[in-house]
Amino acid sequence: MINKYVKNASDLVSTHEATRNGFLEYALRKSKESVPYLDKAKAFKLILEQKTKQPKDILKLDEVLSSCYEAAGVSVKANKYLTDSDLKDILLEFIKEFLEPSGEQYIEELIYRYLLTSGDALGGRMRNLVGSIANEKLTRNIISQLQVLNISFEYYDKFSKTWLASKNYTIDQVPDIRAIKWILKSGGKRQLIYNLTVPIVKKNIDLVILNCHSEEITGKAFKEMISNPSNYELLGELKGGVDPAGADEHWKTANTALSRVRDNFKKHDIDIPLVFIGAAIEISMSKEIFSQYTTGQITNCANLTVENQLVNLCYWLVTQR
Amino acid sequence: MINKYVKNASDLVSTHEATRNGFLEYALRKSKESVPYLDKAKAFKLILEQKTKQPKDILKLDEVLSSCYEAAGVSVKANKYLTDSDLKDILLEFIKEFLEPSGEQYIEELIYRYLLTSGDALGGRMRNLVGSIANEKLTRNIISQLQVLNISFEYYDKFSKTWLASKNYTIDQVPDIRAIKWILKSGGKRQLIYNLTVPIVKKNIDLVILNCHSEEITGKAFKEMISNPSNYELLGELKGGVDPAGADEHWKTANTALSRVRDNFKKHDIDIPLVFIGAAIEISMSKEIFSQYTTGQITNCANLTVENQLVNLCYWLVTQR
DNA sequence: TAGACTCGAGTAG
DNA sequence: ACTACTCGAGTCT
Repeated sequence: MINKYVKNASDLVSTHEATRNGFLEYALRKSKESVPYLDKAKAFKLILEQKTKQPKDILKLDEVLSSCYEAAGVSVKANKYLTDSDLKDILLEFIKEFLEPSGEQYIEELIYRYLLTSGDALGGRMRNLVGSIANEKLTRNIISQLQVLNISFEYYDKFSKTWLASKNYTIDQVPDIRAIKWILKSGGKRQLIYNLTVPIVKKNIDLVILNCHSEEITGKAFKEMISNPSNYELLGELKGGVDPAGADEHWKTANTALSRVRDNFKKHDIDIPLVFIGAAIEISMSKEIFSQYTTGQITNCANLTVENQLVNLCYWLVTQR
Repeated sequence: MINKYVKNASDLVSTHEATRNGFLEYALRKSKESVPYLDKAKAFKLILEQKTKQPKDILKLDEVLSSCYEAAGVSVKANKYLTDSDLKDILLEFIKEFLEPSGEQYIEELIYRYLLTSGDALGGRMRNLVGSIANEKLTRNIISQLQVLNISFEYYDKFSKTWLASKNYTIDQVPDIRAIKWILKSGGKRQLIYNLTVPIVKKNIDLVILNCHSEEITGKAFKEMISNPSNYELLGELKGGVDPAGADEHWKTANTALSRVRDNFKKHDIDIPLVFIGAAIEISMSKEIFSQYTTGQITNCANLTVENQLVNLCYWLVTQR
């Protein structure tokens, strides 16, 4: 019972207010993220107006053919699995079924359908963004702890692929931080890495803390380091989504992910400490999480939207042992 | 090793061809499902043209206010968590940030943004549809088995909420079938129900087979019947999605769901038979599934896109014991 | 009716 | 290249 703000299962449950805040922030952000999608649609429309006089003219527009596929309902993901011949057939069917019946309005029909597909794409992008924002929230809290405890640290910038000293840190760099390393008062080394593929489980783990440092976080030497289970201090799952309807769904996923880590480290006779941090926690799953916490299957847990729990967990992450 | 077409983990893996077929069917269906979303957008546009002269006029349009919220990026789901005041603020911000800067084009901007949100909604609808279609595929295969084996059955129509005799069955009723009941040659009763909330686990299970019949599948008597763990013959998870990228994600979910069933029946000293049926099975997860199959943690499994495996599993579902 | 189901739109290691 | 991560858009019980 390490986290003193998690005394009961119900402490973990997200409040309605937290959920509301999440959806509110989401809506505002989505409006902003829409802009490039709209710009693309408008540019696409202009090309269609200039270069086509009738639906079947789009078949000749090589430059915007992939946009036409999107209009026909093919996502970028689906596109990969279809052959050129499949795509051509879809497009022919699309022209015949939906564009030609629209008569003069075929460009409007095409653009409207393009926007439908774009909306789904935007939704996908937003989901990734929510995940990144959760990472960033955790990063800010961890760095705050390091600063408060006056522990100097280095952070790894994912673009320059270099470690920077804590004195260079500013809050606008948070999105680019892939890893953080520091040294405990006791002399122990710590290195936190996000979204690392852990060879022991052959899966990506949201949050990994190693008990050793490395200059690179790619390459052969690093690969060797992370292949040794005794170099791991802790692993964790972080779920930043706020939707209550997704809460149990994603906890089930996290639960299997954590089980895989536990089982695979156990093969090396290691009881690896695990944590779960989630923003959407409902009553029923809170009981399962708390039960795992009580029995030690997970070592710590927190609701990402409960300040005290998060701060306490970060303090512990930074200082443990 | 009940399913004679599942001899190795690799037998479970989905082929590229199956994935392609899935995405192809998906794209064609999506084009058709788009129509009502486009119609709504066009109707919305007409109202805006008739009743507004400038962006802030939309605030007075009570009839289409919820459509305006959607245009501002608020999904129906998000809407539920926001207060009227939140929504009003979002709309004001939306007008100021995105509609007013568009000048004369504010209606186009509004409709384009409405379509983006609609596209995400359509995506959600499509995901549900894929799930239903998988259910229907299973239903058709089960009924075919019953017919081939000359076992008379009754099927429960979810709208009329009544049981109909097998002689009334036609293939176009498949989408409305919630349950099927039949009697084994040995005299044993069987009743299959989809998406049943099982009191023993307090969760919905995709596929449930009981060893007893009931007149209703709601109400007190039925509730009592399904509260008795010894009335269960088998439970299963069915995953109809074809996307390889979602395969492991959804298997992790299914795995926790199956574990919950197993653990909760175990509390009543029952080793309940479990099955997993999935359309998107990748190599790594196929090994986990096959391993569970070998050790008896699951009793049967099949790839929904592999005809032999599915038929064999349905034969077994229909005739077991 | 609150709760938990459907699955793929993106992304990145 | 390949695998598996992000999470909420719907739906139904």
